[in-house]
This record gives sequence, structure tokens and C-alpha cells, in this order.
Amino acid sequence: MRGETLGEFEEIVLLSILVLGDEASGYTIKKELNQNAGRDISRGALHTSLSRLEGKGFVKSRQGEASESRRGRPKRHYEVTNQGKTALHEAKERRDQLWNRIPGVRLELQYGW
Amino acid sequence: MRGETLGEFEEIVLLSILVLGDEASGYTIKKELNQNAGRDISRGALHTSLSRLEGKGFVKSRQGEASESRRGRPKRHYEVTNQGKTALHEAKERRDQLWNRIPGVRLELQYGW
DNA sequence: TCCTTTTGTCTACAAAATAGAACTTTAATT
DNA sequence: AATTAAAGTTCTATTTTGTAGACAAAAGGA
Repeated sequence: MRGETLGEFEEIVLLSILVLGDEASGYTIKKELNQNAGRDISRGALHTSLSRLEGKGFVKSRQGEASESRRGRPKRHYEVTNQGKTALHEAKERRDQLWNRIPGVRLELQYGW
Repeated sequence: MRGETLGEFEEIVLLSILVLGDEASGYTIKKELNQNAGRDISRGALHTSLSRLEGKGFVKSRQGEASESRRGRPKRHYEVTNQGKTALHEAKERRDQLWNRIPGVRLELQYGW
């Protein structure tokens, strides 16, 4: 493949991280995907995707501070890089262009398909 | 995977077919992808994707009439099914929802990233 | 009938999506 | 100190998607 392109799942992971802002960690991303993107994937699956995104430079992560007075390993925080944001915009742009060029799209939407 | 989801490439193939309307055949789809979606794939790659889409019920095809008094194998015409259109809408809808929930998205777009 | 053009099919492999078990860390509890 | 809970990561393995390139087929023209 090209390795430049954002996969379908990678894209919604990126969007979810942006939605979450500072709150983005493995746990919250998974929850977000589940609740608002209708996607129930395993932790393993999510981390595989996250690693790939990090490898592509679309995401960066840092170890969160320990002890917010709760148990467990400190959260790792994820953030979308500018490169990632650009990739998102491009993907969106390309598709929106196509949508706009579909003949009679408004009409069809109006009456439902 | 789930087999319900549209792949990244599959999605723009579907959109391209809709843009082309009656004109959608292997050749024109490939040209469309190249010119308006910045994607230069081989014929084989395109047809693989088309077959999969057909298998999922998102596309149907029919053999074009022979003899438009031109050489070569007759074109095959492609069409997006209602199921395909629905899948496209859902994919778009999901992403648009996410975009709308990104905090400060308008501001950031305004100033560029 | 053989060549050329145009387009579709087959084979094969790479990348992305995904699950699930095993393992690590850290901190609160007992 | 030992146990347990809460995150989180890693590894192995499989299915789906993305992609190229060689090959086969159909039709008109030489």
C-alpha cells in the first residue's frame, strides 16, 4: 500500500482523540469509540492502531503523571500531531469534493434513498 | 473484521461511481480516481475492490452492449446499490458527528494548523 | 486468421483491522 | 508484605482491504 493514507479506522481514532482533547488516553479513546462511533474494539486492537499512527507521525504520546489519587498504572496521553491533523483534513477534503460533485445529491437526500 | 464497514479506498470508489453516474465503467472510474481523488491505482487493484464491493452488495454491474463501434472487450457498467448509498451516508454521518464535536474546530480551521 | 486495442480476471503479496491472552506497573487495601 | 484492582502494553495470530502485474478474453481491423 502507500503508507501515506489513513485507514478507515485510523481516521476515526484520530478524530476521537481530537474530540477528547486533553482527556485522550487508551481507556477514554476506547470508550469514545464505543459510545460515539459505534465501534467496540478490543484494547489490543486499539493499541495496534495507535502504534501505527504513532509510527506514521500522526500521533504522539506521553506518559501521564502518576497518582491522580487513583489506582493503576499511570495513563498514557495521546495527542494528534499537526501532520495528523493535516492528513485528516485532506481525507475529509477529498471526500467532500466528491460528495459535492454527485449529480442530484441534494434531491436524493431530500427524498431519502 | 466486521465486513460491514467500508474500507477507505472502497469508499472513494463508491463515491466516484456516483459522481460518474451512467458513465461509470472500469476505465472512467480509474480516470476519475486518478484525476479527482489523486489516486493512481492499477486496473487489477480497481477491479479487486469493485468485486469486493459487489460481494458486499454495495455495487452491482452489468455487461455493456457490445459494439459502440469501437474495439476491445465490451465495457462493464457499475452502479451503486441503495445499500451502498446507505453505507456511504452512515460513514459520512459518523465522521461529521465527530468533526462537529472537536472543541475549537472552527477557530483552528480559521487560523490554519 | 492474426494482430491490436480495450478491458476484465487471476494470483500473489503487503498493509490495516481486529481479538485475546499474557504480562507490567502502580497504588490502594488488608 | 502480600494481595488485588486499575490501567496499560505486548505478542501472536487471523481476516479484510489495498495494490500490482501477468494473463485471458472480446471485438474490430488488417
